[in-house]
Amino acid sequence: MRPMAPKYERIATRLRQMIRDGELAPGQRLPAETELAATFEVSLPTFRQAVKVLRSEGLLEARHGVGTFVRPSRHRTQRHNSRHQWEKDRARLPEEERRKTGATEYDTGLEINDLAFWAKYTVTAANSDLAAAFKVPVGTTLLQRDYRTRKGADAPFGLSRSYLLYNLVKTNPDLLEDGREPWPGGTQHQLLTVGVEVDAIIDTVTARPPTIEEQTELDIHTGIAVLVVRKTSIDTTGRVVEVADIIWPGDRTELIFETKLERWK
Amino acid sequence: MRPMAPKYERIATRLRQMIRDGELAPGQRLPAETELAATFEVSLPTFRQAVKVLRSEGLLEARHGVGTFVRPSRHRTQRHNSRHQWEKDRARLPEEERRKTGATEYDTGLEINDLAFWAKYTVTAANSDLAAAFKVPVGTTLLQRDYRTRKGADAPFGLSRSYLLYNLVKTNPDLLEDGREPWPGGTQHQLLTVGVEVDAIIDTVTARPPTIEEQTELDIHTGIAVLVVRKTSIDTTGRVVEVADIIWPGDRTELIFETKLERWK
DNA sequence: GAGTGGTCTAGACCACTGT
DNA sequence: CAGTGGTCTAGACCACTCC
Repeated sequence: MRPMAPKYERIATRLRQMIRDGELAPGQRLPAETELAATFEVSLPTFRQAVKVLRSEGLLEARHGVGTFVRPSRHRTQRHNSRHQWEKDRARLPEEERRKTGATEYDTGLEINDLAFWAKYTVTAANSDLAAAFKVPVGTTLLQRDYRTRKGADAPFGLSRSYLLYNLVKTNPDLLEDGREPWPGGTQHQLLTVGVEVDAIIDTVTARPPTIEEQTELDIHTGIAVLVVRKTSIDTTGRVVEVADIIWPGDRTELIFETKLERWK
Repeated sequence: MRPMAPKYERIATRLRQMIRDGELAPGQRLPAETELAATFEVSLPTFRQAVKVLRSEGLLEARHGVGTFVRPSRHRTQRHNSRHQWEKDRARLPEEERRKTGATEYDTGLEINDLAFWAKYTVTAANSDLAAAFKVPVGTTLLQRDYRTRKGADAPFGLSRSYLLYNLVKTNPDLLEDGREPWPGGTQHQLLTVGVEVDAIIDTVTARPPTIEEQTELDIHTGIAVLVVRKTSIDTTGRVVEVADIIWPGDRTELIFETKLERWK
């Protein structure tokens, strides 16, 4: 005979069903935990354990001092890989054109004036991971650039950390100052100023639970996953010219990759 | 003054540091919870709460009746989008060639005989989500195909559910029987038998916590995220010919997308 | 059978939010 | 201030794994 599922699982299953059937509507507040614990005839900690399960599945959201709510499905930011070509094309436009719009606006459809931007540059040495990504010796000098873009006081759309080869970009001193960000035309234009044409971009996607820092920065709760993208840019000579690690909140982001196939015959 | 972090957070922070510093090595077993609770001078439930935090971050793994272990970083299966072109090319090879290898071997490097395969076909009607994906009316008849591929008794690499337009594939009755799986040459060859050439594939990637079913099927523990890929295949006439939803364990999978850019001048 | 983690209880007190 | 969820305790019993 099959062993009985634990009480908190059974309660979670019932709540899950009520949410999926629309019996509990998105945004709706649940009765107080003490009350529901009594309804389901379990102790308060046991009922809270059931709630925890559904929170980690992203179905419920608890607000301290207010109540527990059915989580409305959230608006997703889309990021399409055609963006890479768009960024490349933009890099050769006249400055006034480049100044008009940035990559985040392209992703979100928001106006450039709605967005707050923050950038910080640091000089660092390649660890083994980055050395392998750039195919250079460990300890090679890199320019590390951290970015945050957010709408007003909202949490940022994603956390971005980009690396460039210091020896490559130092020929244009403007590229070493974070005060010049946001740079009209973005990284591809920055690379163009030192004679680099990007030929291909490789995005490597994984998912994992967020670290504590990422939870606070992105304003996500425990149990929501993050998408981790390592973007590697390769120039026309086959050299790796940029490596960027980008963290997106998994519940608010949709990455879209289109692959065109060669025609038959 | 900054409010004090809760006890379980402070313990989690200390354990996290010990793991990152290598003081607790990957794979190492921790002392019993009762013992550690005494060491940290907290009650057992409080200490267990700290352990729960680190489990949801993927740093610890508890085995019932055995102990709690530092989670070793796991081997990742890579899936490259060049696979789509490879699958298309394979569809036109002679049958003996097609029979030699499948898509999973391409991803994992394993031999076809190491792999167990399972497929199940069902006829269903399009819900609003699928109807939108196919750009057909709600209720349109679809062929739903579920797949599992695993190595021996291990958990499957991913869960895959694919949909085809029933009216499109019914002209070849072989395509309606799951007994014919694994089909040499895969979906692209199946589509070729009804005169379809796939022109582009769109992969949409998101991440979320796994459902209970996915946890048991993929043998992943609470707190490990899953990568959700919706793969949409479009033929040379612009029609959507296949929609597939694929679930990968986030800690064992790496999706790689290469985007070639047009050359300047 | 010994030792481990998993479930469950009863109850106290704290921290946060809105009125 | 009332009502909510968050933290913490002490202790009982169960389920699993391994010797």
